[in-house]
Amino acid sequence: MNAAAQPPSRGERPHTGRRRNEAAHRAILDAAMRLLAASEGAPITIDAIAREAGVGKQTLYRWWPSKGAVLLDALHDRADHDVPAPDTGSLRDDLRTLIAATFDAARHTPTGPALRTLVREAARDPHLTEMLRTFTAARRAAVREVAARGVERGELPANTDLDLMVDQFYGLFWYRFLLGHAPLDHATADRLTDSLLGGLGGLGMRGPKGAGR
Amino acid sequence: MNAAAQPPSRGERPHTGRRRNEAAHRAILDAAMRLLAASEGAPITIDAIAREAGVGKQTLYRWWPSKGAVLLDALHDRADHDVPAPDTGSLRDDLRTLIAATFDAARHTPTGPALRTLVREAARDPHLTEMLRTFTAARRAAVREVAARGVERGELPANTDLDLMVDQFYGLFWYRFLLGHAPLDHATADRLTDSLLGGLGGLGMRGPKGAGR
DNA sequence: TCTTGTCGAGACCGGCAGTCTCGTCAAGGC
DNA sequence: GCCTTGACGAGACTGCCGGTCTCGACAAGA
Repeated sequence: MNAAAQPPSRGERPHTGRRRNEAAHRAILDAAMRLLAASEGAPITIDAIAREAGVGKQTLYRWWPSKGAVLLDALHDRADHDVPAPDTGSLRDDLRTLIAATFDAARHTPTGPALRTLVREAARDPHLTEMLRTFTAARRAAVREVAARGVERGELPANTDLDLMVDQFYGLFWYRFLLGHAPLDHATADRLTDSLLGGLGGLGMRGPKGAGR
Repeated sequence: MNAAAQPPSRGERPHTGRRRNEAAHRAILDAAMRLLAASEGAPITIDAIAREAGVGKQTLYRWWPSKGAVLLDALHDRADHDVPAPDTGSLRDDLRTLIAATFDAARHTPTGPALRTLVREAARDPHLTEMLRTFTAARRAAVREVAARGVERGELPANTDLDLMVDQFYGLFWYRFLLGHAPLDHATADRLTDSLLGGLGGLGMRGPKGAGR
């Protein structure tokens, strides 16, 4: 993001003049994250971020090209990078862990509401749309990797449609996450895992082991 | 939508004065739909609708409360109300038909791009958000109805999580529809049906009967 | 012909993203 | 210790857009 860290960056002349105020930088990111997480649906204004950070608007535009860039940077900054890809040797365990962790992060961390707000902002900001697209692509790739290991181990047949599997997970997640009409709890994570792996026969047709969920 | 069709609507006094211009009404809806379907991602302005329809802005606001209402009305107007709920007696057939019809409508009718634009608009319009919420709820209920009939006929166990099943379908649909990173073709519809019903064992583990898809 | 209410046109307001300017202040060079 | 450089906070300003208000013209009934 901060491509302008060395403004002209031309040649060898050492930097002169007042240095960048790191405190202001942090204050902006923190303020943006605070507003992202707190604003329940309401849009976020540049002036609000600047005011919340105790900073002039120009300082903000000196280091970021647009509002969307600030918001995305704030999210990435605090983005715990939760939900790493587990590798226990069991696809079922890996997948269940991954799904449950994703659900938990959405429900119990400030990243959840922030991401919801960011998606709304992205609807009007082509720049942000593109960044969100690569973000989701990276997440899909990570899950696909886990599933591909399952195929290598023979836990899934070689002709499995991994892309469909991944999209069924993230599709359900985003659908419920954004609409909020149905829960994203552990019971759902378990049932979804079973459905995707299909080992016990899909959404119904489960033995007593999975029936109590 | 047109709650103001009889402006004051108070008492018995018959309508006097110039009557509503139906041609203008149609021109507005048509213009809105045209713009909705054509604007690839770009937002739609009220002035653009009025200009496209050859109409004053005030005429527009006389009959609709907001921009979102016009857009939604335009979509509902042309909304073929495609994708009715089939009832052939076979859950697998019904579901596959439903899913394929939904995919087709998104790909091959002007409703597709229009809906995409509408979702983007809804991100900034609470009114429209709410309307879209009830819209999706109705669609979910229709699919759930089809699945419930399958349970009654014993094609699915009684403890099946119908809500999860429905959301897996619409989740995948919206996810791919809005991101556009993967196809929504008939092959996908078939595989998704098999996965949801799980009769052949989920995404992989299918016998030769379903393997050719 | 008079009243009523719609019509197209366009001025206007308020909010917001992004730019520009200004006086101030810190870091380094001399 | 002074001077240049560039970041800083503050806020005026522009342009765009959703929505409102006003105006003269016009149509339908009384």
